[in-house]
Amino acid sequence: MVRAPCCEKLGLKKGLWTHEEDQILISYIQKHGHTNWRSLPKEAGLLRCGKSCRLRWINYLRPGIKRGNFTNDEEETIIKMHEKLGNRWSTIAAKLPGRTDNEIKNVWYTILKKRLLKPNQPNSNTRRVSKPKIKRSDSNSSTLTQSEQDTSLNFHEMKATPLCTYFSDFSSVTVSNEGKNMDIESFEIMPEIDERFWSEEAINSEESLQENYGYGSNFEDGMDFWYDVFIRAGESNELPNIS
DNA sequence: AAGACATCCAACCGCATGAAT
DNA sequence: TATTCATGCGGTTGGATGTCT
Repeated sequence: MVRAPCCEKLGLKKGLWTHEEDQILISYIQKHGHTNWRSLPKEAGLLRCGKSCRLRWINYLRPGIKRGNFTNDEEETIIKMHEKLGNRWSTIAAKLPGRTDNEIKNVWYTILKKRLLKPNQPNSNTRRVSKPKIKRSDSNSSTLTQSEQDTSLNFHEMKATPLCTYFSDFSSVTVSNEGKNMDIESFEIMPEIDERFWSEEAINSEESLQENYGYGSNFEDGMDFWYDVFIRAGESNELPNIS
């Protein structure tokens, strides 16, 4: 028996996902769900294999994904669970809402394992700070000026991540300017994102999004809106005036 | 300033497993 | 029961970016 390849090799794209591809995948799944990953890319018009689409959705695009550094608690949980379970990343990920097995695996190999080998190694909260990566393939990122990039590291980290992630990140992100941080949660204009945001009803109802969250009539509008908010907040270090 | 090296992480690959036929 | 298919998981890699010299 010859197993069928998981995807057609010819003509399919590999490598990093572009913002446009993310948009296509997100909007397709919002409309049709993901009952069949194999047929999804064809139906959505993506030159990717189903496996690649699934991975992108699971690890970066699906609602509720957390980005950014792991907290001490999260790191401790990973260490403890790894002691018990070994490399069962998906099981460990299940204990850390919003974190993916892939991310946990990366964190383990890049930080925690080293720290366990060298107990005096600082934890992730004090590890060296580097500028977040801005994907060259992300056309939106490339339009940022240097001053915009310097204005808010955390914002640009979000900028380098997909649309859906922006929204889930907003609940925890800080905007920094000249060493001062403003926790976005302190913005009164920032509606708290809860499970209603990601419910089928909400996703299928633009009115619901507008009514409950003020995100405009669609996700694009919403992203543009919050993009402006962050840029203005970063520049002025004050609460933005939302009209 | 530039090249070499190190680090990080997104994405790929192959295999295992369970469901469907 | 055998075969095929779809999905999930863990290991690995490629390349972008940061740091060092």
